[in-house]
Amino acid sequence: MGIQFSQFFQLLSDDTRLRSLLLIRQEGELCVCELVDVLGVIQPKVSRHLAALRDAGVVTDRRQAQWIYYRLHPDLPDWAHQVIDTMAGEAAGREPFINDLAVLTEMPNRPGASRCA
Amino acid sequence: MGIQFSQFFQLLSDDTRLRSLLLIRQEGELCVCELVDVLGVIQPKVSRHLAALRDAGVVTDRRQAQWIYYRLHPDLPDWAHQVIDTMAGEAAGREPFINDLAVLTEMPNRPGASRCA
DNA sequence: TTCGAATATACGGTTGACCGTATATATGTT
DNA sequence: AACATATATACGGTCAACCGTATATTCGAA
Repeated sequence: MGIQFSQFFQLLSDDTRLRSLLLIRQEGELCVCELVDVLGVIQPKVSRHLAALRDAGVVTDRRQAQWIYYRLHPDLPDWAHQVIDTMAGEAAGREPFINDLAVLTEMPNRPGASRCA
Repeated sequence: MGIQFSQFFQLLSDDTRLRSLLLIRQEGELCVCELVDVLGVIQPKVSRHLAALRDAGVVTDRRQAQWIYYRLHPDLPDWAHQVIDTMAGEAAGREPFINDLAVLTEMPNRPGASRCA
């Protein structure tokens, strides 16, 4: 039966989740420590928000060694994907997305698999 | 500076506002009493939710006699419009939208101007 | 097997969103 | 003017979302 409109939009209504989703979409896959670094928020906060997205079926995770990588859920409904794409198109020219991406690119000690999504 | 992503999605995260927006988009313009009838919720609740949408710049209102009509704000940013359109496309085949529209069409005593948007 | 790093979760507290009731305001009607 | 209708807002209460801190879990390395 899939995710409901209201639940999906509720998830998008938080900046931490919103920025995480846009970055995950851009990169294909990101681990928690990368998001902690880029967003500048504490780890439990990132984990909690990612768990909310996972529980709703918006993202999935996979473990690779000690890291857990999150990506958009392959079965995410088309309309939800379209909404995220629309946002991404608009966010591309805007803060905080521009800076988030810059910080990610310059991040040292970045776990290696993240570019092979 | 326009509405922010998170604020816009927060507004979409409530079913009363969501159904109202889809109906307003479909009809061009609706007054409070029509939404009260269709959604089956009390009038102060509808008014409060419409006020939230108006304060955020998502809709505008105009008075006509004793009725106040709400429509999508003409300056609503493209991306926001796209999100609403995406939803409308998906909602067209779904409850509660299908039934809402049926109830509206069959509503007696409907203020006359509503079809001349 | 001990340790450190990455991640998840449990806990308690605070705030904001939403609700229904009651009332105020504005308009049209008599 | 008095009244009815449509709408908006103020008020007080409830609950869910979010937060930071502390702790549990899982894995790799020594």
